[in-house]
Amino acid sequence: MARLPVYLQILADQAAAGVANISSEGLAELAGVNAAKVRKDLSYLGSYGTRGVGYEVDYLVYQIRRELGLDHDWPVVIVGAGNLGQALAGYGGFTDRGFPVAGIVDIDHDKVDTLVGGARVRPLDELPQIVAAKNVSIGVIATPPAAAQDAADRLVKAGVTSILNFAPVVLSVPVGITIRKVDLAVELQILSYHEQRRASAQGGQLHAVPNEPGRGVTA
Amino acid sequence: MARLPVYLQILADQAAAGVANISSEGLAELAGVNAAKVRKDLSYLGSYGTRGVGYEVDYLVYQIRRELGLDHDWPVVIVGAGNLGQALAGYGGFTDRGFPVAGIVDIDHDKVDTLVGGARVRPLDELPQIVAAKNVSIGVIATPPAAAQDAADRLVKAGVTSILNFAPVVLSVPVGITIRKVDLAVELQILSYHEQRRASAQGGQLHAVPNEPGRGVTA
DNA sequence: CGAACAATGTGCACAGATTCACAAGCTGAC
DNA sequence: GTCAGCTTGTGAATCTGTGCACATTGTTCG
Repeated sequence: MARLPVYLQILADQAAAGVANISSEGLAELAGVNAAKVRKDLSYLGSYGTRGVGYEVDYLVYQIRRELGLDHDWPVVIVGAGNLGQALAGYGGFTDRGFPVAGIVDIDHDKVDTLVGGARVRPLDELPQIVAAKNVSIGVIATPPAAAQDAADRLVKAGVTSILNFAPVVLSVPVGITIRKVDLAVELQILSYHEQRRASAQGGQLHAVPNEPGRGVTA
Repeated sequence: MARLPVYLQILADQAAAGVANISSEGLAELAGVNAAKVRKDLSYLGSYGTRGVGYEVDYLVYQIRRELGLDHDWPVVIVGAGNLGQALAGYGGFTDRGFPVAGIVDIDHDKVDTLVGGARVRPLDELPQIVAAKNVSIGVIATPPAAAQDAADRLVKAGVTSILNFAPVVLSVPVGITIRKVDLAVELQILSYHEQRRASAQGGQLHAVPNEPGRGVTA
């Protein structure tokens, strides 16, 4: 389930805040989802909570980490040292959460040997060596669209089995390779879709409904 | 539907390549989804294709753009000029696709007035003026987790109605505000989950199944 | 003009996810 | 020890989304 990381995030926060136990309802509230859903998700994990009390935060964190494979680090290699690649390499959030940057490569020789976020950019050709040396199984594609498929091919050939793709293209990879795509422009387009609907709804009805003052949690 | 932007992307590529008509099957192939799904999605749009021929690419692009509200630009304001904020501001993909950066603000006065991607960082206090002056309705949060809720509150107060949140926290906003969250670490955790399953599956069964050589499109 | 062909649009059935509601079980107080 | 109060875990109903199959309709060729 794609919600486990969200729970994990919240639980880690709670643990840091000194909370020892949490109920499914409390966790649901914080995650902005239904309480029954939380229980189903956690029961699927096999993790046992205690009836009448709730879940022990530390134990739950341990269980989710284990399930997600976060009991050890997963080095990642970044292909493309442009704006986005540099930001990702420099973004502390990766290393902090168990995904150290094993290396960053670029095809442009002008970028090679420049320093970004503590790592030195290596030439694209060295990708296989980096993957082999650091035992990398996750690759990140931060190249322009036109170069993304080639980057994917090279990553797969080098032995990477999971790819996070930031380029706005649909990649074709052998079966057995896991791909996730994050397209920033698509996210904005979805927002603009909502804005559009908002605008036409207001234009359509004469008596526009003002935003209610209530607060809701939106994940 | 969240698939429209993907179709749009592909259709724009096809249009640029000189393709005039496309069938639901062709589009489905390129998007890595089912053909019936494509037809359902497009029929929901009200867009009419021609039976026996397919869809006219240009017209479809126009229709989807219209539906998504992409017939005009949507200026965005970025809160947080750290690693990620700077990359986003400098990332050409935003402006190119109709989301020009109206401004970027940061609470840190040392960052104010520095140049990132052609824009000058403004102090956080000027957020309301920027939003009002450029008629911004979309905000992007690229702050550290602890500052994200404050950023959201300020954006809403300034009049922004849609927020793209890169901080790994669940934000609480008034109903009527649209939020989308992109958590890079969560994406990696989902990949590590698959890696974990892969590893335990291989360890579990003595005769590991090698990756099939076939190719599949994975979105 | 008519018939064969091609591709859309949609009714229907199915699968998966979500939510409700409740029985089962733990805790703590008297 | 028993009882009241919570909270989990899960069966059942529901809803959403997906995919198949086919009738419908436009095109093209003879």
